[in-house]
Amino acid sequence: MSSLDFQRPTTSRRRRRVTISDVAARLGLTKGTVSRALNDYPDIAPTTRQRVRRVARTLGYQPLSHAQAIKTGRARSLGLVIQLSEHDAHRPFLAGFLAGISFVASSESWTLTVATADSDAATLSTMRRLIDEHKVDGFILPRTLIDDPRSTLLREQGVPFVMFGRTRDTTGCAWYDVRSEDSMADAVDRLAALGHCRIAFVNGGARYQYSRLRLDGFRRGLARTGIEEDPDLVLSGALAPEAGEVAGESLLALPRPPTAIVFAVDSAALGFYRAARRRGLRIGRHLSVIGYDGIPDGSHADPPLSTYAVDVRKAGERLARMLIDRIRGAEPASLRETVPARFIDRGSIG
Amino acid sequence: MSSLDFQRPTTSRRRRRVTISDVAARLGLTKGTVSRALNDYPDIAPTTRQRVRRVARTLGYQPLSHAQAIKTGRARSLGLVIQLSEHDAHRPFLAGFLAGISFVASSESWTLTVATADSDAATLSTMRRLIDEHKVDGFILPRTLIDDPRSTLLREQGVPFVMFGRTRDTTGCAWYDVRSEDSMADAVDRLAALGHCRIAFVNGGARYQYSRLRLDGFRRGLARTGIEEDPDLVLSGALAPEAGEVAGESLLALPRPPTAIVFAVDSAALGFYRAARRRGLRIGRHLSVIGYDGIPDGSHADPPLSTYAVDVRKAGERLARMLIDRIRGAEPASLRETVPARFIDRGSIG
DNA sequence: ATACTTGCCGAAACCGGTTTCGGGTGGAAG
DNA sequence: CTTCCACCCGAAACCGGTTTCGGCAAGTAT
Repeated sequence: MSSLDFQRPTTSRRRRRVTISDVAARLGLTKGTVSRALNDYPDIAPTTRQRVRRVARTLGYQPLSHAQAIKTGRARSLGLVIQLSEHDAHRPFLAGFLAGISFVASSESWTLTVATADSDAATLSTMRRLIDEHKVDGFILPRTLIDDPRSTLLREQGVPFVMFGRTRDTTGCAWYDVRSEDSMADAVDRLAALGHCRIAFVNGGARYQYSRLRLDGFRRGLARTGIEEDPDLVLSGALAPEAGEVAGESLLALPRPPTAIVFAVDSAALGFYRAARRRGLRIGRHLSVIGYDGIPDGSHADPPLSTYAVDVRKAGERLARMLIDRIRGAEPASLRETVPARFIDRGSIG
Repeated sequence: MSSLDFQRPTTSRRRRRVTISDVAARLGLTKGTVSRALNDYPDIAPTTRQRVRRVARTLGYQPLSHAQAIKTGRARSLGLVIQLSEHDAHRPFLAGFLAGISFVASSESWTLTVATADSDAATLSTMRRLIDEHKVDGFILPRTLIDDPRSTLLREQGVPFVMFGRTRDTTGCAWYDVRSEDSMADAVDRLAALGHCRIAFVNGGARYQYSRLRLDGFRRGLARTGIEEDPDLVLSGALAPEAGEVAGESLLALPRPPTAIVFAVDSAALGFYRAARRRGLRIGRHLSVIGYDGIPDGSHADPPLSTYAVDVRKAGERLARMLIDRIRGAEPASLRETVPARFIDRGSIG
């Protein structure tokens, strides 16, 4: 014979699940009625609904998500496609972020389906696959771009989604974001208060919406402290330590180098430490540095990096919550939330 | 009326999936026959099987996993429950590991379901939930313990699993592991070759199988280079930078401190850098340090940390491959694989 | 008292697959 | 020329849910 590979895996005596029919039989009702009762159909008597609920609970009945999905298309699963660039400054966030999502998903008996991709195109095709296999009911989109093809795809497919970060075209978008622009402005305030007047800014990737916002924030800070912007002191494209190091080098090589640098991304700031060390500059004394993100490594650097910490675990929790609401029919416009980051002074400014 | 929350989300004109009935109709067969043909039942004529295959392919038919799951119990999904301790030295691995798993899962049209937990008990109950909701077909178990309750649970439930790391009781276990014990022995060799004879060892967490193996490896290295073991020079329990720092302090405070230290875990080694710096010791000159894991931060330290790198992405790929095979019925004993780590000399030894 | 609603539930179809069972066909054996 | 047996496939049940439809009983309007 040609093949045997459909053989069953080692099945043990797993006790049978309690099905909707079990509940129905126990109540002397039909499964259709039980289903409608549990799903809050209006044509069920309130007292019946109560009885059904109670028996279902005592029997420990939990509908099987695939069985529901086959008819409803709902899989009770949240989708997350993470795009891994070569040097991703955001990996440290991953664990906490997943923990947040997983935590609220579990509490509602939902699950989290994750996939990875290594390019924009791969991300989109992966999402498409998850959609038409009905594997997920919606997506959490991390790291939003100014113009994000993911939201375009999902909008036209009619698939719910929530974004971690804002974007340009907000139609139909729900989001959660940290107001990093405020932090950048605050950073300038603090540095100016310490007497700095040549303050540089090293931004992150140009395609990300947050970069635009952070630059705005930096400028707002300059404006309100009365410092004029010097174009030589504003760089961008630094996400990884290497890029931060390079950016720092060029700043230090200026005829009139800055006395303080604001980095839009912690890991770029940490890369800069190397450049400073090479020149014998002592950060926190000769030079003030302030970052953003709050990655753990920052606290292990020498000196520990002052930064604005974002609570990614909470972000994950809120986003999962919002996505579930969205899937259940909530309006996107009602699901928009921003929170401030928390400043942590560890001694890299002075 | 009492409730409206079962309203449908914004559905757009999503083109209808091609179902098994479409394929059957196109061929003039019944869906039962098509199903059997695609699943390699022996009672289908070879020519028919061919025809079915071809039409299915041209029509782009892909069975819906929930629809299958309802009858077969297979969800076409791999489960991964990650346990986040307070200071988890292994977070840097997460992204690459997920990428590896996701990559091969996608290639077989499987998906990855991840959940997080913050304790052993929570891990087990999360796994139990995923099992009896039929959300996953098997598990990848990261960070194996010497005595691992997860394998016990899965064994008695008859759920397939593969382990990243070995364990004590190997019955029914499939695994992929990096032979870190060999690396530890190799580290001793290298240090001895450089003239060191007081070599310390700072191990990781006691409950992990790898700690046991790495200690064995360290001792094997000592034995074959003819160095006698000094109990004062062997510590353990250092997973995070803080613990590495503390361990390093106590080693440096010894009457006859070591001239070289082997760390079982990179992040502990990085913590030790602080202790050395505080005492004015220059690593790579006064003191040799060698780590294990190959975390990215190691290359940004000063001096960059010499270490043994493990390819976690590949680990993820292999484990996913093995788990899928296991779920399809392969014997666990046939799925066991170990690979060596790769030494990277970055200059922290001399 | 009759007709018309309304409230509530049973019956049955349905979703997209898998699996069991039984029967028709053709070739080999008797 | 039967008989038997592979070989193949159709028919139908089934998995565990959801949803539509129709009808019965009680209440309300006429």
